[in-house]
Amino acid sequence: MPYSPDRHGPRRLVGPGFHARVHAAVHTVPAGRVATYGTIARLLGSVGIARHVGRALAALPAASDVPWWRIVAANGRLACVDPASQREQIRRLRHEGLGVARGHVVAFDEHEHRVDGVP
DNA sequence: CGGCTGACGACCT
DNA sequence: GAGGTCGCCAGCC
Repeated sequence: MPYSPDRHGPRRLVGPGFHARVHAAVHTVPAGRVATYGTIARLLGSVGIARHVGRALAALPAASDVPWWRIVAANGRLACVDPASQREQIRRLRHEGLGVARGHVVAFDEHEHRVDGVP
């Protein structure tokens, strides 16, 4: 389903086209699971844009309903650079039943949200 | 309009 | 395991 500002959040969030696609893709990650930047990037066409996924999430307003905390690096590490955001991410992940230890999601491979149909 | 910037990923010492 | 390098490409000066 394409991104819908009415369903997914304030219009303010949907400025740049690419960011909107990132936000929409992040919305497809179910609660209690985590996806990697590379997975989101592949959903949008190329793993090469993984860095842009991070930038799009970094530019996300705090009031956003985008579940940015479910996005981690390819090895399960929490890639947040902002300490406050990372603490928030850990808190939210634990709230969804996920374990976080030493900056990594516990049993990451068992909780990773993989996407079918992507080589 | 050209160059720089990365909440990354894969690969190599 | 811990570092470093290179590629990726939409935004933003």
